[in-house]
Amino acid sequence: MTPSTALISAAELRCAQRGVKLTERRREVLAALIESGGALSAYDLLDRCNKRLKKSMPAMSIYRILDFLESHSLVHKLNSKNKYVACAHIGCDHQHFFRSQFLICSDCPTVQEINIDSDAYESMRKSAADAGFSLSSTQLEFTGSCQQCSADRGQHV
Amino acid sequence: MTPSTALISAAELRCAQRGVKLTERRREVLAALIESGGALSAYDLLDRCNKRLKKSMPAMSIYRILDFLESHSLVHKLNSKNKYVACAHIGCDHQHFFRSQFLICSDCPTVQEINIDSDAYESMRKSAADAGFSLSSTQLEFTGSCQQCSADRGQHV
DNA sequence: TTTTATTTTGATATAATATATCATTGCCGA
DNA sequence: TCGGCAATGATATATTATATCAAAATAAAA
Repeated sequence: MTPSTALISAAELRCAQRGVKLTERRREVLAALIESGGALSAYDLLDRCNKRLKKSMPAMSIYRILDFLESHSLVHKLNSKNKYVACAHIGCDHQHFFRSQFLICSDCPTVQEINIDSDAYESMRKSAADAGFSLSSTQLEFTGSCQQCSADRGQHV
Repeated sequence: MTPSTALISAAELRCAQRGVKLTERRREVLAALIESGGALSAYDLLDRCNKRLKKSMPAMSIYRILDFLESHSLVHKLNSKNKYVACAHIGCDHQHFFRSQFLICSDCPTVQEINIDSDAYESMRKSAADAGFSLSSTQLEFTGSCQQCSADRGQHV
């Protein structure tokens, strides 16, 4: 039993609730991404899947499957890196209620997904509204330095 | 005198202050981007430049020049669209003091750059810090619907 | 159960975005 | 004017992503 099994079950459930299918291919891709523990490019993910499996799949499939997984909030795309991460809330039942704030380390592959402070979001929504915009996006990306890398850098100074 | 002249002068000044050169090519690229009035892909921008000019330049140059312009905050890259926009504050003297929040319309080419509310930024910085991250990025991208498109959509309902 | 749709996947081609590398040009100071 | 450095040109190629049509699998209808 791989570490991703419980999450895959949760994903399965979520799909069932939404009336869509988590097919074998989709499950494989999601599992590979979860088990990688971080953000991967589409082609990296493809390689990993094709190594784990007997029957390899074409690049097109990864993109289709990532689209599917994204549309059901099982995966998120990090636009600033053109990489994909498993949603940190697959196992949660709270309906992905909060908006995501991704903390992307510029010095290592670490990516953390936290919830946006709702007051902060509200005030950004409001400034957008003042400019005539109604927001639909739910995802913010920040780059910076993770704890480990900050510490490392501190030592070298 | 094109509409971009004043902004180009400001950019010139900024570069001089920083001890770097706004060469002719760089000026041409920046002017073309400003005059487009919106966000362009690197290759779109290349085409526009090459049409305006006698001597055309290779794709590589655009990327190099965009890197330069970005590094001096004259241009920003919209990661969620892989497009580039002229900074809205080229003409300002306030040192690009605030952090940018880009409002990107998903239905038309409109992009607006506003300042992030500093309290909102501070609270996001704080939640990042709680997770061990120190932020370095200064740019947020939101997608949504601009005033015009919201209105248009309202009518069709 | 056979047939008919519909969804998913495969296969292939190609577009769009971006970087690597080496050669050439032009500029500026010694 | 020469030597060095920064900028650009030229070319190749890597990376990311989409378009399209065919085949297979799954579900729905008859």
